[in-house]
Amino acid sequence: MTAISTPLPELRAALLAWFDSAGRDLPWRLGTEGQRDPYRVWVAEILLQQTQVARGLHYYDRFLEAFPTVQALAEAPIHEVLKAWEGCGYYARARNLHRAAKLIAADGFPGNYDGWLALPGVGPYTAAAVASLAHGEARAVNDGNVRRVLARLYGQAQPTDAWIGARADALLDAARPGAWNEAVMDLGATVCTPRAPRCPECPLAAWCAALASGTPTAFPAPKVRTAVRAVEAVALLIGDGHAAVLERREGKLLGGLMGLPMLELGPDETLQGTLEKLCCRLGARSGELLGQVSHSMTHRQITLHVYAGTSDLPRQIVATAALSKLDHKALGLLRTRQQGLFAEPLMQSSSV
DNA sequence: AATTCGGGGGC
DNA sequence: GCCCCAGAATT
Repeated sequence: MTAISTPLPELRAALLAWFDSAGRDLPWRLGTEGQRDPYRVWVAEILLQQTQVARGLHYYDRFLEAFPTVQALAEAPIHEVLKAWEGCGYYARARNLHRAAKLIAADGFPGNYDGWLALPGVGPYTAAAVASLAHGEARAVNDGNVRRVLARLYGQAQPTDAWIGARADALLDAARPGAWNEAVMDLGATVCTPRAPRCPECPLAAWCAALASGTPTAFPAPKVRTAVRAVEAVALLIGDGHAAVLERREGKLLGGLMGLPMLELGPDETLQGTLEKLCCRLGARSGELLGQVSHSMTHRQITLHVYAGTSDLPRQIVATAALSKLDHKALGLLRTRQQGLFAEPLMQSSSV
């Protein structure tokens, strides 16, 4: 399919006029257009990766209060950075943000797209966003909003990343690159939404091939997603809601966070066998089953069997540790028991 | 080019 | 229950 004849100057003017009157007022949009504070823009862009704005707002204020400057962030211990990020997900973002802050504290802020791209945690999207918003560089962003807006504008159901990138580059208003990027993303977030787009309010409606087709939500086609794996694991709760034995998680999954000692069931392994392996590793003894919690994490559905345990291992204060939602659910199991909410406290899961 | 990495919003 | 979210790193 082809786009409806699009005179670029008119289309750009229409979207920018809409943005100037209807654009969102967001806390990282302080300062002069094209000359925003790089620290504030950078933190926001990392925080908003795969995270909706409404959710990011809460974390943004907390994070900037805890780390007002890049120097403060660079000097903070990693566990404090992760604590500020707790519950936000994709924790590699926080680890990379901290690593990059140390580089910036030593060498200063990058001044252009290539410089930003070289930092850990900064990819093509974030580099283009910061370069355009903080340095006024003419770089088009390519995120989920841009993808949807352009797929619809041009009636392309299966746009590749390169195809979107080329269209975004061609459309970019080089006179106001920062405003243009924000305008496309605002349009995607508030008007050209995935499920129920508000086409009558859209400043680009006259040029939109998807609207003309009669089924705008058919563009772009849904992405194929990898299957969700069902996973079973056991955990030991040694202590109470105030202080408990916690381990630092290594590896990619929840890496850097603290959590209850936990072990996933291998293929053909039993609950009891896995529990014994876990106790053996810790030098701990297992007690009664406190219950199960279920937790879904996009690509896996976890059922965690939580046992009380005893050992001489040192306990840590729960409230000051950065924990995943899964661990908070496991600890919540203990609270519901103490409050006597369940006569037979075996299940806490919402769905099972 | 595919997978992996959290957690929740909105329908 | 499904699709998505101001993506990046790894394989």
